[in-house]
Amino acid sequence: MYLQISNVMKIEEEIKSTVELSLAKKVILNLSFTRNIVGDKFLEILKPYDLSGEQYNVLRILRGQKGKPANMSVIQERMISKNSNTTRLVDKLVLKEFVIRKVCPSNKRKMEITITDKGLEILNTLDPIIIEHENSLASNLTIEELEQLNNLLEKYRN
Amino acid sequence: MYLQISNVMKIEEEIKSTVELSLAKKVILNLSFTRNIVGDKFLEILKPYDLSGEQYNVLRILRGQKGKPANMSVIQERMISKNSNTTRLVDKLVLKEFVIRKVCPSNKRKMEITITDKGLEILNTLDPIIIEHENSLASNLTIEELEQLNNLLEKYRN
DNA sequence: TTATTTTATTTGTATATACAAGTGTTATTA
DNA sequence: TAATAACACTTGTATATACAAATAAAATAA
Repeated sequence: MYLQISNVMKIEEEIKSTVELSLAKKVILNLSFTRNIVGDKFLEILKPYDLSGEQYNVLRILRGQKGKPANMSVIQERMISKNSNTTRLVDKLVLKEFVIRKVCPSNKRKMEITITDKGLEILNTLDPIIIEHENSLASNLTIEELEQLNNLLEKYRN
Repeated sequence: MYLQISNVMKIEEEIKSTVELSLAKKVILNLSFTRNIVGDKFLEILKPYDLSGEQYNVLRILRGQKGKPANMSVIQERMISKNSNTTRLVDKLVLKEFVIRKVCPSNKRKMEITITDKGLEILNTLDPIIIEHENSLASNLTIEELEQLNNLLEKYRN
């Protein structure tokens, strides 16, 4: 049996805080800091494929439509960051030929966005790499802890 | 005794996911989504004071120096987002007269950044509002749950 | 039917972020 | 001591984000 010395770095060390932090503050700092670590790694993965994080997410949303087109407001409400500019984000995806955009015939105000085969292809290429990234982080916790973390995050923000 | 019906919204509902998500994926989505909720509210608080989130953080770092100036690399390493452009961020704070910046006499490569009284003042004004925001979110969890959340986030990212 | 309101999306503009390249200063070494 | 490397920070440039205003179509009301 070994004496396990924890090498987990506390948030105060990470940001080299010189002042005492309240529990409430620590949660927010931990949340932001952890998200940044995860997000930076994610961006690194996407970089060679010339996709931003939200572009990738939009492609994933469109794949989830299983062939059905999605309009701009549907994409918007399913995005993780609600503030990004969906029009310009989709512009980029159109330029890269990962999606097509056409005016909805039954309601000309709406746009119909559909993922192309090229878009599906890049997602297929990325799938195993992203899953590996997700699982590698998840492997730091047990199944129970992952569930607990999800529950705590959900409860916290509500 | 009441039957408590949970009104906590799961991440799948929040992003209206149409596909089954792995536990590992859910954690990442929950993390990003929760951070965005918290961050958006935080920005809303700062908005009337014409401060961005990282500008506020830099002021907080400088206050933590207790009068001692901090150079750019010290600020950088204590920031939550390591990628922002510290020079331009400090530029803004100098313009607003919340900090002063001067060349370090003993090493002309370095800059000495010090918070001004005006900077300390705005932090004092913001303190109770920020604490209220932090505590209001924290109140969704018990002390034990907050500690658990911190531990899980720390363990997860390491 | 025309006017008004609502809905869906786009555009403009200012600021922020990402990241590579550049500048000036100090430290090292041949 | 001159050349080179390392350090600390700044600048350039492209892209992303925030948010208000504009546009165009559809729904509703007068």
